[in-house]
Amino acid sequence: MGIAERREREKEQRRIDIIDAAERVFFSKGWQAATMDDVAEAVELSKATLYLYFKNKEELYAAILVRGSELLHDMFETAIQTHDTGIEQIRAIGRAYVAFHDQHRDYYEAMMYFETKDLDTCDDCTYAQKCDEYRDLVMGLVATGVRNGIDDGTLRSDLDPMKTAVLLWAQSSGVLRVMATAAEKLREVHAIDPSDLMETFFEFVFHAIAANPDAVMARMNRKLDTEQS
Amino acid sequence: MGIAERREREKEQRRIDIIDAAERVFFSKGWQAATMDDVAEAVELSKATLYLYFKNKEELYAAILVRGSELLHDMFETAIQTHDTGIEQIRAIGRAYVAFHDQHRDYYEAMMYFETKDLDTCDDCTYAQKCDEYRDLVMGLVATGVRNGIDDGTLRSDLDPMKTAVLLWAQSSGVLRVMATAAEKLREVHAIDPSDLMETFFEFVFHAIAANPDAVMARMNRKLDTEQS
DNA sequence: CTAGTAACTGACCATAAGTCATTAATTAAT
DNA sequence: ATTAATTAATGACTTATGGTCAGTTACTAG
Repeated sequence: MGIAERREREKEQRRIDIIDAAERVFFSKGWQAATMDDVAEAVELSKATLYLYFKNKEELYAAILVRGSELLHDMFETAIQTHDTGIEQIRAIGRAYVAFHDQHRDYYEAMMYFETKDLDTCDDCTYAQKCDEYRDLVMGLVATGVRNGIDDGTLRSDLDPMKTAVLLWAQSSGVLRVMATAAEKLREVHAIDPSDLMETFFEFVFHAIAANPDAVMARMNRKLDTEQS
Repeated sequence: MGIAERREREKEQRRIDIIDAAERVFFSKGWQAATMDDVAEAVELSKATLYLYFKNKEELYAAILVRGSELLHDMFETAIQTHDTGIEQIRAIGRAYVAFHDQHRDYYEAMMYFETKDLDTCDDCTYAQKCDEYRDLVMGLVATGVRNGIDDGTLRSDLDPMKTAVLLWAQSSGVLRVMATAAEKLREVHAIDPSDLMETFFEFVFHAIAANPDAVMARMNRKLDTEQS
C-alpha cells in the first residue's frame, strides 16, 4: 500500500508548510498581532484547513516552540560532546545558551513568551508535551555536565547534580531574560555592557560550583586578557 | 472651591474601586480569560465608563502591577532598614523576594505574566511608567545593599554595585520563576524541595559575592543546623 | 429656573478565533 | 469505465470581546 504512505507523506509536508508559514508570520508580527487568517494566507490555504492540522492557534505556536527546543537541545549536546572536563562542558553549555539567544532570537523570544502561561497540558497536545520532554532532556544534559565535573574533580564534590542543573538553568534564564528585555536600558542608563554582565555572571557561577574557584578565576582572567590584547 | 476637590476625591475613589474590582476579576480568572465586561459588572459600572478612567485593558492591568511593585519595594526597603551589614541586607532582600512570592502570589504572578511583553511605553501610560520607576528603585535598593557590604567589608571589594544588583535580581527572578512554574514537577519528578533549592541558591550567591565565602558558609550551615534541631 | 458641564451608559462596530455544512479531489470496488 | 466512498479542503457563519460614540442623566453655577 504505497498510496497510503504517499498520502501520509504529503500530509506531513502540509503540516511542515503550515509551520513554516506560521513561523514567518508569528516571528514578523508577534504572537498576539498575528492572526490565523494571516497564516492561512501565507501558506495559501483556507483558515479552516489550519484547524484540520492544528487544534488551535496555541498548538500551532507550540509546534514552533518544539523546533526551538530541539535546536537548543542540539546546541547543548554539541557543547557537551566537544569538551572534556565537566567544568568546561558547563561553561560551553552556558556559551551555547547565550549563542542561542543571540543567533536564534526569534525562537528564544517565542520560548520566553510562552514560558509564563504554560501551554495547556491537555492530553492530545502532542507539541506541548514535546516541549516539556525537550526541557527535561536539556536539564538532563546540564546535570550530566555537573556529574562529569564532580567525577573529574573540576567541580565541587558536594553538589547535587540535578539540583545544580536546575539552579544553573534557572539563573541563566533569568540573566538572559534581563539581557534580552533591558539590554538597551542597561547600557544607556547604567552603563553596563550586556556581554560584560554575562561574563560576570559566569564568574559568579564558577565561584559557586568550581572545585577550586581561585584557580578557575585566575585562568578565566588570563584568557580574557589574552583575548583582549 | 471645596466642591471641585470633593469631586476630585470621588473620582479618585472611583478609580480605586475599579482597580479593586479588576484585581478580584483578574486574579480569579486570569488576565486572558477576564473580560472588561466582567470588571464592569464587578464594579457595577458600564464597560464604557472603565474607558473613561483607563485607556485600555492593559493599562488597567498595569495599575494592578503598580500596587504589586510598590509592595515589593516596601518589603525590600524594610529588609535594608532592619539589617546592619551589607551581606545581611542582601540576604534579607532575597528572603523578602521569596516572601513576596509566597505571600502575594497573585501580584507576583501578575508581574511575571507581564514581564515578557513589556507594557507599551506610550507617553500617557502613567501606570506602566510607574512600574518602570519602581523597578529602578528596587534595583537601587539592591545596589545600596551591595555598596554597604563593600564598605563594611562583608562583600567582595571588587564588585560593581549596580552590575551586581542587576545580576542578583536577574538570577533570583529566574530561580523564583522556575520555583513558581515547576515546583510540583521538581518535587515529584526530581525529588527536589523548592525551599531547599532556594537555600542552595543563596549559598551559590554568597560563594560568589561574600568577602569571605568559607566563613559565611560555615555560619549559614551552623544556623541551619540549629534551626533544624 | 435654566444653561452648562461632567459623569455615565446602551447600543453599536471591528476584529479574530473557531465551527460546520458543503464541495472538490482522490481512491477503491464493481 | 462508472460509481460509491473516503479524504482533503473551503466559504460562510457564529461567538466573543476590546473598544467607541452619540445621547442621556445628574449635578453645579448663575
